[in-house]
Amino acid sequence: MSKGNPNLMSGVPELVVLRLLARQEMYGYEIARALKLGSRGALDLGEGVLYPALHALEARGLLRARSQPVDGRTRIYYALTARGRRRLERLIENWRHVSAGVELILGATNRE
Amino acid sequence: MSKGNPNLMSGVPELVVLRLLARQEMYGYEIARALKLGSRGALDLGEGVLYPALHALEARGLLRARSQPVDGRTRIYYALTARGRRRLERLIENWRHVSAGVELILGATNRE
DNA sequence: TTGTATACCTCGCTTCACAAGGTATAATGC
DNA sequence: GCATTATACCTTGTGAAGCGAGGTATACAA
Repeated sequence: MSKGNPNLMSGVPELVVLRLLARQEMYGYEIARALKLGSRGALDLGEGVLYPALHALEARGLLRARSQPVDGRTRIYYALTARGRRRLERLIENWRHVSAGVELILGATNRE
Repeated sequence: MSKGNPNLMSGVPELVVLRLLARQEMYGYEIARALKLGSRGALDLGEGVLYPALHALEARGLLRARSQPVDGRTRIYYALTARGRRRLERLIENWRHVSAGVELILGATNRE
């Protein structure tokens, strides 16, 4: 009920998508490729994750969409809004916090 | 459908719980505290996450449970099985892989 | 006797992430 | 001319997480 409590680690797709779009405007298909390449294959968002995520992000006012036909196909370019930029900062903070926590537990006082 | 395809980043609770239990046998309540302290507050699993997770892990044969009354209260101690140990290794690998991927995207070629 | 710490538990909700499938065009290969 | 691959978008259905809220019970302190 609008408690907005994010899922500890969830939201990685959102985080990385926003991060890419903070660099430059991109369209969906391009984002998918950039994500896979840029993460050396570690992050491979299927379209069933990516497109719904983009729509949700736009509906929440974190992205602005701009439709543009190219070579007969339609591309939808997305760009960060100011709110999106703030959201990204918070997500990055949260990522650092949690992943540092995980590293602490993983590294904890033993060796095998 | 038993595709067993894990959720990219999900399974952090499972990862850290198994990691703690790789060090030593612990009971639920203790795990919750150790997790919070050991991660400097970053990881704070509610009991609604922790206990069901422990039961699931036990049902999957990754943990062995041992019930022991202490001071009139009942503690249930959990320990890693061999399968649990193997599972932990895989989860750690996966964590390293994905979190490195996220870092690549976060760090990517720009500055603002 | 009221509260706090210990110690376990379950139910129900929501949000995710995902696979699978669908539409359509352009370019490439045979 | 025909099939396949790449580009580019989309939705539906499912399952599993993770989480809050709430519930039981004992011990100890105020």
